[in-house]
Amino acid sequence: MSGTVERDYRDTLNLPKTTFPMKADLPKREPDRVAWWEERRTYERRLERNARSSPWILHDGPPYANGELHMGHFLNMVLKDIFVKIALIGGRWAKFVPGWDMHGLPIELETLKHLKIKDFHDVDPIELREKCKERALYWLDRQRTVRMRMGAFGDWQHPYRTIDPEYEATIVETLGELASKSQIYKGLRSTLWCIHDETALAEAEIEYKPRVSPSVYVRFTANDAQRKALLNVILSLSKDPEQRGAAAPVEGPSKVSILIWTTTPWTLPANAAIALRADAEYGLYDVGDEAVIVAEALAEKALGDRFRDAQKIGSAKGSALEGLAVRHPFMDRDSPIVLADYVDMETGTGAVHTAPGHGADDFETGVKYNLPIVNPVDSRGVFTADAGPYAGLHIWKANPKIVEDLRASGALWAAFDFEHSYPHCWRCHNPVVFRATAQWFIAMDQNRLRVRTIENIRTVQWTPAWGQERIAQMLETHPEWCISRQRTWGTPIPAVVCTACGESILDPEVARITAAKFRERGANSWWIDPVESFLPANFACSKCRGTGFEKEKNIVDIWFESGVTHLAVLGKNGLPWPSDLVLEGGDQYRGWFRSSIVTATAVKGAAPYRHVVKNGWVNDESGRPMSKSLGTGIDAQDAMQKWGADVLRLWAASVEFVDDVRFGPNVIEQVSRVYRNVRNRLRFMVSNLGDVVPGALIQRDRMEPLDVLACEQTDRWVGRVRELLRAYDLHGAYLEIVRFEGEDLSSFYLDALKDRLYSSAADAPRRRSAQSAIFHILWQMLAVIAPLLSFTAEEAWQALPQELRGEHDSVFDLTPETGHPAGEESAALWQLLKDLRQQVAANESPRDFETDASSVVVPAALLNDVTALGDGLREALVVSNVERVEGNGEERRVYLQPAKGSKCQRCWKYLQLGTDPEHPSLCAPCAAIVRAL
RNA sequence: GGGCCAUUAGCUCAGUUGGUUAGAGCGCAUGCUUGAUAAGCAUGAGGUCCCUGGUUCGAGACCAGGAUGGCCCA
Repeated sequence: MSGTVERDYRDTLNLPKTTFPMKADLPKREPDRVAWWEERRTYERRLERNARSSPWILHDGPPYANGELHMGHFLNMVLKDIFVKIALIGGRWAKFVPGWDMHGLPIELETLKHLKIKDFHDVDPIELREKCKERALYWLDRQRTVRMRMGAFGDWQHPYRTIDPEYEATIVETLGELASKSQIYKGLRSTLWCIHDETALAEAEIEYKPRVSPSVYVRFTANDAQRKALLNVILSLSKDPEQRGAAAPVEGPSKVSILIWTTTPWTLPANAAIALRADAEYGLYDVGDEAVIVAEALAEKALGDRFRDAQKIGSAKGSALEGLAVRHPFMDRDSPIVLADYVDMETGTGAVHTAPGHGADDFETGVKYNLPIVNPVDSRGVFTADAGPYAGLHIWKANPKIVEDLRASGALWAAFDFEHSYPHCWRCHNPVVFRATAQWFIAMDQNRLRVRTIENIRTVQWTPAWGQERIAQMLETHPEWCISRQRTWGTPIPAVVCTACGESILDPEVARITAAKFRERGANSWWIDPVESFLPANFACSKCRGTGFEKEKNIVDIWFESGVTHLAVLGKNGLPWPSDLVLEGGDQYRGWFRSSIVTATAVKGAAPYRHVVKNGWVNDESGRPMSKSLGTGIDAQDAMQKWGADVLRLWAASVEFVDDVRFGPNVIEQVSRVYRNVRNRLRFMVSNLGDVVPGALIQRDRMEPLDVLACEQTDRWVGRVRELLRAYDLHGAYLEIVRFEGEDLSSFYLDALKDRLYSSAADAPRRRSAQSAIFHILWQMLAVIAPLLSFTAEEAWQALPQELRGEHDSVFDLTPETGHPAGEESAALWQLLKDLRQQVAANESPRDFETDASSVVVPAALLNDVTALGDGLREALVVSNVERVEGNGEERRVYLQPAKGSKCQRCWKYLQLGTDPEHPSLCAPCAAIVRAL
């Protein structure tokens, strides 16, 4: 070639060309796309198109309209959106109605703080409610903007809101319906109570935190008669079981006490009994000047320093002591000995101070033994006159005082500080107490509600599977559901009180009238309108026939409000009941998953959802929970501003969302790289379709064999991914997507296609075949990834020529095609080609066509298929020549010819050059193409 | 204190019913390419499968106990 002038043939090639930028610039571009989808009503139009197919409904568990959305919200909300879009793009009528939980204490507290009001009793309830509403609407609007920014589709202009008159009416109607089924009652119960917020709380509103409490061992000393009775049992039993009940022994200690242990000295004024364990052994220990009774298993721990010198002089089972009594250390009454199976032998003395007014277990015991339910603490935590010497004191201030008094009177055995986990109000974070008060409850065991709910759990599919056990446990082992709250920002419980006899009545008819009024005027009417306007004609007290009533001032627990979303939203406006899917964080087993299925079972007798999927917690990069107070929380809006929604959406798929997941800059940096890979591969496909018009597309049956093969693998892959997604295995789908576009497309098929795409004549059938295959693959791939990478998929689709997009205005107008998925043979051939290509690339230069002589082996079984590929084999191996040598036996060798020719300056293959004197540095085909230009 | 979950390469994760030398992607190192170029291709290094016992011819997988982290409950 010496002497010939090198000519640059670059501009005679069909090199990729596109407006689709390599750099994503997501934070900048995504907001415009959100607006674009809104303007074009992309979601609504696809819904309309799908209207004739069956609905698929993901029912939104309402986030609380208070505060900014964090990455935990982001994960949950994006997952919801992904599954909605999968159904939508799969042709289902996947209407998503977002909702918000807008009543409740957190908003009320925030509003009071905002208004600088210390005591909510000082403000007019209607005024406070108006301010709360403003606050809740502000947060709804803010959160809605962020949810839309995530790229999520939904009926954003018509969300359901628990403050809507219609919704409030549903709540009250449901209460009425439950009342008509005797499923609600008012009762005196020991309830978790927040003395700071002055309201009862449900279990779901409690968080456990460490707290230091005074740990005290207190003597409950027997009087003379009591002492004799105790000694009679303990000493005679220990000497001779036969002689139980014989005459009192002459000898014995002069002072006998039962030691109790408590970490809440302030509950001592309410003590009504001492509980022992029936089957535990209790010893009488002589410590010199007195004797004390404690469980033998705990004696060493409980007696402390004095255990060494103590002498056990008798013992008895707890059951033998039932019915005996000792004196209360400072109240003028006895404390009888009772039995309870919750008495444990791990801590304390085995003798449990029992105050029925201040504990759930204690309350049960109180009812069982008919003990007085003493509740000497008011709603603010101040002792009432019933507390004797402590009346007027706040319980936390009373604690040290009671300890001092016990010490002074000699009743105190020991006292020290004790750190333990203690229930706190989840909103104000103050420690809570148990108080026996009259509250409204859902009767879980009335009409077998608990059992029926558990039965309904089995009709639901749970992901992960153990979720079923989890929620069943939640229902089995938990007490009645307290649904009344003594606050202002909520939906009233439409109960009335008879002024004559004080009876509280929750009447179904009153509820119906109230619901109608709420529907028309909202729940404020409960505070405004006279009681008569809520009563049916001739309404009389069911107990005393009185006709004078007052409205009760309780509102309903927000868990009850959100527990009826399925009644307020589903079964109307074309939405079926039950929903196909609900998807929330694992904390909702005790929350919304539970409240929903309880109300659904009570009202409809069935589960409100078909499938429950739980998502994990979002922790930081070291696996610690993100927390606002520690400053490790990350705001969803900030994260999108920084990394873009699509990268974060890809993150949601890159982690196993069912488990707890990690999030942070390093994790995102890694996902970003995967994102760039995906983006570039889409870009490559788009950039090679710039000159294609629909008429130039080639049907599959007329494509090159290699292209047919690629289309078949793609269709098979689409089927695989959709199967994974049907099982909500998003992470599995992610791995499959990344694997396919890397292993099958980028490093194999697309790489092999470059020669044909670049160096053929622009309109050569072989090139059009490649482009047609790419268009098919791109279509399928976009239809698969649009639910996940919504912004990027749309961007890629819009970068295609308008004629190619045709009527499919948006990527969300696509549907993955069933196509003609590869059968086993096709898949085997494809795999063989990939293997051969890898061998060639590994042994020879990884690029170009300059292969030296070597050979690869084709199994005889596939030889015909390989033959049928024609030039496709050479293309797949990215070499200049192949020569098939029919050998013998099971395996046939395909020899790769030595690069005999020279490098063609246009197509870079090693071929015979110079057949065209005008283009001496070109091979014959290239020369012909250049001539024709 | 109880229940449940997790623990495999620096990171995110695969590892069917126990069965060769434990895999992928990203990152890292090296090479190729400069016609996907802030891209593409190839090669390589990198592991006490949380620990300790047990069952078994054989354990990352099964059993028991423990550790660490998480969620829920008391």
